[in-house]
Amino acid sequence: MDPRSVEAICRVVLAIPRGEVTTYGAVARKAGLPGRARLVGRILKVTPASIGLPWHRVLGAGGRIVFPASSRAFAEQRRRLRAEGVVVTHGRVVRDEAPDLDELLWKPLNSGAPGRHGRATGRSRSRRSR
DNA sequence: AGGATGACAGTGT
DNA sequence: AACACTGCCATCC
Repeated sequence: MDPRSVEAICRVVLAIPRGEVTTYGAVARKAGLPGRARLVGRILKVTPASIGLPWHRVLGAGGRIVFPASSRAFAEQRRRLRAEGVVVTHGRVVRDEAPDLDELLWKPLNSGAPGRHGRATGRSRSRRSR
């Protein structure tokens, strides 16, 4: 396996801030290896824990924990994430911010009254904690 | 050598 | 939302 890829991927994973998460695909892209999500998973698997990679901050597409819900790894990842304040529900990480397009486009303009314009998605307050 | 298997993802139905 | 299919490619039989 190309050690350059390994290094690139490890660096990206190391750079994930505490309390934040990303996905295999995103890591691959940032490492300059688009389409190599599988490789990311492989690296995380074979890399010794002693290296101290924050592997738990890497999720499957859609913020899903990829391990079987009954597995040890699943429980461990969920535990670590919650320990960092990440909200996990039904094996997924709750998307904290849904920065939709119009919000991104408008925010800089009306800096006086940010957000707050009838965007009631309703989903925000329902915190089913399982 | 060739098929199966993954810590995955994107698209189509 | 759930499945099927395809792309990806390093490893392991």
